Amino acid sequence: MPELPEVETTLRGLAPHLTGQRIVRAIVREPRLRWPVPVALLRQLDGCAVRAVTRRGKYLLIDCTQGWLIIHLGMSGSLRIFPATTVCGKHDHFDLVLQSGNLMRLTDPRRFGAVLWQDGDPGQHALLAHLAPEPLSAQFDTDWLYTHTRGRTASIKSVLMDSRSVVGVGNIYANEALARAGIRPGMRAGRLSRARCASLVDAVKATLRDAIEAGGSTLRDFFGADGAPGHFQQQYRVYGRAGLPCRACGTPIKSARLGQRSSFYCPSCQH
DNA sequence: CGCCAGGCCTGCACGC
DNA sequence: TGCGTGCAGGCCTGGC
Repeated sequence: MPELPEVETTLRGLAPHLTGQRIVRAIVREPRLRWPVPVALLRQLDGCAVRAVTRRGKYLLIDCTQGWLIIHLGMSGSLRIFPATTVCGKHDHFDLVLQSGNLMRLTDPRRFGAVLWQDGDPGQHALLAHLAPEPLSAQFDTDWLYTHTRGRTASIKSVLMDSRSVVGVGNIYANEALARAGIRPGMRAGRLSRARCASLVDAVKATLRDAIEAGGSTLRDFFGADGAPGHFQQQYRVYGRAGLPCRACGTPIKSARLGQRSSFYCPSCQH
């Protein structure tokens, strides 16, 4: 589910409820997520104040004064705010009970998500230390992508989805950004001209901005922190549209497997 | 029943 | 020898 726009939507929904709040208690019901939840370490959350909520790639970072809570939503995770009395369901693995009378709840059927703890700078965590620039930052620009792709024989789509190239771009938004830039997913990254790198950088930024604006994509189980679904899926150019007409030229959208992932493109608009 | 799904880490075989 | 690369497997549940 969650790529950068969904994580950003979650962040924006959570921040007003968390910032400045005191944590009454952290409850771990199921520690078996992508990595074991460090239950003992999380006890120090009790009584902590949340100073800020930020994001790095698809990781949500909660500054809890004593340290940082790092949360990843995996494929099927979502974080929502509920009244503290809300009954919990089968896949509700983690709660932060807040002094406001609310709680922040992690629900994740597939359990590919993660709840981690980091003393000090979360950027030093092994999972975050080698991440590429943020796609919406000035560091992700034509120079970066052009330099980064020289000599690469891998497909541009797999490069876009590699967090050492740029963070936050998963299968949906890689397909969508390539469609927007008129580039085929299977194009060898090293063969992209500087001009095409420039348009791809623009396309990645524009796609992510539009998706954030739409509250992300809700295919099945993504909901923002307030429970509202996203609606960016209504604007998809290619993702999940195999056989349907290209919105620009009417040619049927093609699908192909690339690096174990479904890829979609317009054979007429993308080269 | 088998296959598919928005993530991402690890490890392997291959070719240059 | 070493690297980049693609691929398989693993972690899971649920929907079609």
